[in-house]
Amino acid sequence: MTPAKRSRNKHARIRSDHATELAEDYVEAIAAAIKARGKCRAVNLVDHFQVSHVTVNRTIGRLRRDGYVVAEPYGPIELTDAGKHLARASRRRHEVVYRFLVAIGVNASIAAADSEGIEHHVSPETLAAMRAFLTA
Amino acid sequence: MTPAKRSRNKHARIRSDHATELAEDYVEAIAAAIKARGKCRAVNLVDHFQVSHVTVNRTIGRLRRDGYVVAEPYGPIELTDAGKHLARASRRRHEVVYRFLVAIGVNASIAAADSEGIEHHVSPETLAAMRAFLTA
DNA sequence: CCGTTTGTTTAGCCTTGACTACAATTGAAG
DNA sequence: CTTCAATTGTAGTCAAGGCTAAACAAACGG
Repeated sequence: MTPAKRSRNKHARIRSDHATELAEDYVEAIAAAIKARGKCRAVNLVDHFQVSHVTVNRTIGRLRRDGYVVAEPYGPIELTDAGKHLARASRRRHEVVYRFLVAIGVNASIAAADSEGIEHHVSPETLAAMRAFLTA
Repeated sequence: MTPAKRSRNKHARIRSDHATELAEDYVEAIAAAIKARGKCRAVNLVDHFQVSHVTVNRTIGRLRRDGYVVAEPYGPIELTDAGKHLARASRRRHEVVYRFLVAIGVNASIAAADSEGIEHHVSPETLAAMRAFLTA
């Protein structure tokens, strides 16, 4: 089958992938900041994502609304159990994609950049194929 | 922040990838419809992307504004030279990603779905690595 | 040639994710 | 203990990409 031939829900899946990918990137970055510095402040995310502090603030608000983070006003940002779970899953998938790209000969810094975008669109089946390739 | 500085940051690159990926998907689909039926009507894109006809109409308006398509009111949708060029580049990249996923053992229908999301985040370097893998 | 069906456009609304400008809070230095 | 710089929060704006409802155009079947 050619890529041009599409199933019914394919594009709908991509749209829903987009809706969750920012959340995944954020919880992953929050978990990394907590691991590195003991806690995560909004300013760390401003540096990481290179967006304004207002954008970070509003995004954190959505994550709080959706049950991924807990944060008191002017306080540090913490992850709920759901947030920790999502962060862990996202980080693992991210690492597989990164190591896979390196394994097929992509330069490390390019692999780091591409894996950021690719990881959110990799199905469990494709991730399994990448894992199999790495362990072969 | 300057656009030049932005483009050096990987998250900024992902955001700009998102801005162009709908355009790429649309011109690719328009080119496919023209090849298959001789012309492309809005209703073909409604079927293809599974969105409302209004969304298609507004997206086509953006593509027209950005110089990718030409369309008379109530007439068929045609591609400009820029649109044809983008469609061709997008289709080629899409095919490489699709065939690459199949080559590493991903089921054809899953590869078709995943390649839709992945293709927009694959840098020229990573695409070259996929091509090299396919010809090896 | 008239009406119905099919296809397209317009009007208006929503959420996300971005921004600037300004207000408020915190914490650290003096 | 007060002031000041850094940080965080609030108000208001914008474009993209979704939606429904309803008007408008074109193409047929009778």
